Parts: sequence; C-alpha cells; structure tokens
Amino acid sequence: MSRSGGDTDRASGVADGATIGALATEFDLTPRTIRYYEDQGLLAPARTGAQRVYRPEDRARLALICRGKRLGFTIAEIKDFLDLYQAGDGQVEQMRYLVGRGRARIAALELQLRDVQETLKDLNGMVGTATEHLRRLGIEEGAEP
Amino acid sequence: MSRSGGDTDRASGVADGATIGALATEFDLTPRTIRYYEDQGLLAPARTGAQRVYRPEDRARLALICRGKRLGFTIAEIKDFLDLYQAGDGQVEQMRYLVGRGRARIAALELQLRDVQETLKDLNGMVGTATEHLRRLGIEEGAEP
DNA sequence: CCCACCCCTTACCTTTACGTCAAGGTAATG
DNA sequence: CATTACCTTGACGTAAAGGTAAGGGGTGGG
Repeated sequence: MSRSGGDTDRASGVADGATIGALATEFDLTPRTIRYYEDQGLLAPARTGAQRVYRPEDRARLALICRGKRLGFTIAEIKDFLDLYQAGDGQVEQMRYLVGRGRARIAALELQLRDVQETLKDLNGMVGTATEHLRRLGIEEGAEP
Repeated sequence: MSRSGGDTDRASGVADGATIGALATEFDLTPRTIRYYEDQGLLAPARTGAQRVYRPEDRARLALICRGKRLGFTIAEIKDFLDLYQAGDGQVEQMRYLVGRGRARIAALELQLRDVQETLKDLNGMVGTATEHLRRLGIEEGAEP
C-alpha cells in the first residue's frame, strides 16, 4: 500500500527488468549460477550502476541455456549454440560455419533422440514386468521414494 | 599361422572373454575409463589371475553404460539403473523401490525427449533460414569444420 | 637374453560447474 | 540512524569423470 510507482517489491525499482534474485527464483537457479553464466559469456545483462538488470531477451537466453543444460550440453557448447541464434550480422563465412555446427548438433540430437526412445522402451518394459511380478505376488502398489 | 588354439592375438589366451584393451577399442573408450567404471561398481569382470576377462554379459552392461552416458546420466545414476536390470532376487520391498525409481527416470526421460524434439525443431528452423539466406546470396555450400 | 607390448595398481592432476564464505555497497523501512 | 534484505566482486572449495605418470609383471619373438 502507498508505493510510488513500482509493484513487486524492493529492488524492482530497476526501471523495468528483473533482478538476479527474481530471475534465479523464476528459473530455479541460484544467483551464483546466473553470474557464472555471465562469466562464461552466455549472458550480458544491462546494469543500473553495478546492479544487473535482466530484460526479456536475457530471460529468453536463460531459458535456452536451461534447456541446453537439461540436454547435457556443456556451458561452452551452449555458448556456441546461443551464438547461432544471434548470427544475423551478415558475415557469410562465419554463417556457413555456424550452419555446419548446427547440422552437426542436429545429428547428435537425433542420435540422442533415438537413445532416449530406446531407453524409454527398455525402462517401460522393465517396470511393466516388475509391476506385474509384484501384482502376481498379491502386493498392492504404494510408491515410496 | 601355426598357432595352437587362439585366434585374435596375444593376450587373448584368456580362454574366452575379451581383454580390457579389446573392449576399450570396441567401445571407443580407454582402458582407464573401463577400470574406472569397475571402481565405481558398474562392472565386475572375471579374472584370470590379475587380468580382467570380459564376457558377453560385461559387454552388454558396458553398452548400457555408454548409452546412459550419452543420455547425460551420472555414473552413480547409471549404477542404480544397472541394478534395475539384475533385480530378480525376489526382494519385494527393494523391487517396489526400484519400480519407483524406474518410473521417475521415465518421467525425466520423457521431459528430455520433449526438450530434444523442441531443440531439433528450433535448430532445423535456424539452419533452414540460414541456408536459404546463404542461397539467396548466391553462395554454394561447402562444409568446413 | 632382451625388447616390445600388453596388462596391473596406486596416486596425483585436471576440467567443469557450480557452492560457499568473505567483505562490502545500497535502498527502503522502523 | 540502524536494520534488513538484496545486490556486488573475489577467492577458495568440491564432486564427477576421467587423464597421466610411476612402478611392476608376464609373454612371445628376434
């Protein structure tokens, strides 16, 4: 009640973008992790004085970073990957190079896709068998971690 | 020519199974890596004296290990995973636990599957755009690493 | 016999991706 | 003005997954 113009909380007085803490919460990371990504050149947020200000574009990049991580890419690989996205400068040679990298990555991902599907099949089979096995022993299901 | 009973080479005199070097070559790993997996309890090959002897079962396990690695699992996770495969002892409680773990892993993999598919879509789009862009500039394709 | 080649173990080194203090700045609030 | 809560940089710690070196054994071939 009775706040000048902001809305979310303290530290959101940074004009428009989010703070590192907010972003961390949003993406379920720690601020440390986000700063680390910046160190590695994956992010380059604006600043208000010393304080980082994350705008929508940064949030988009971070989302891509997280996906990359879930897919098992290294930070360095994700950096390359991100560079693909912003390649629109017109540097033809570099672009051809990036297209090549993109194709290679696609091939790797397609392999991974098959791996995942195969593993899922195996696991489903195993769990099915085991569950049935248990059922035959007349035991009810009760999932415990 | 003129060998008693073996066939492949020296050190294959280990009756039937493969040596660590052969296995390493076969799976494109180093012997060090295979020994490391053994250290971590993922493999337990037979021995002829001090020398490890890898039988087909070990090869199968190693194949699963490699797939797990390609999927981004940690060694410890792969160990749990492998334990799923040989769970047939009848320990019901343990089996229920393992079924739970298996289900969790399936959920994680399904998420990963969607991630991979989404990323593939994005990448294909990007490469397509970039390629077309290049084509418009009248440049032929020549993939250089 | 000695060399080459493969095997063994032990032990320390490296890289990646953060976690964990430490020490200090800044802005709203009581 | 002091507190509180968030932010900053910097430096050190650590777990995972091996690499690499050191030291030793066995076997077969010239």
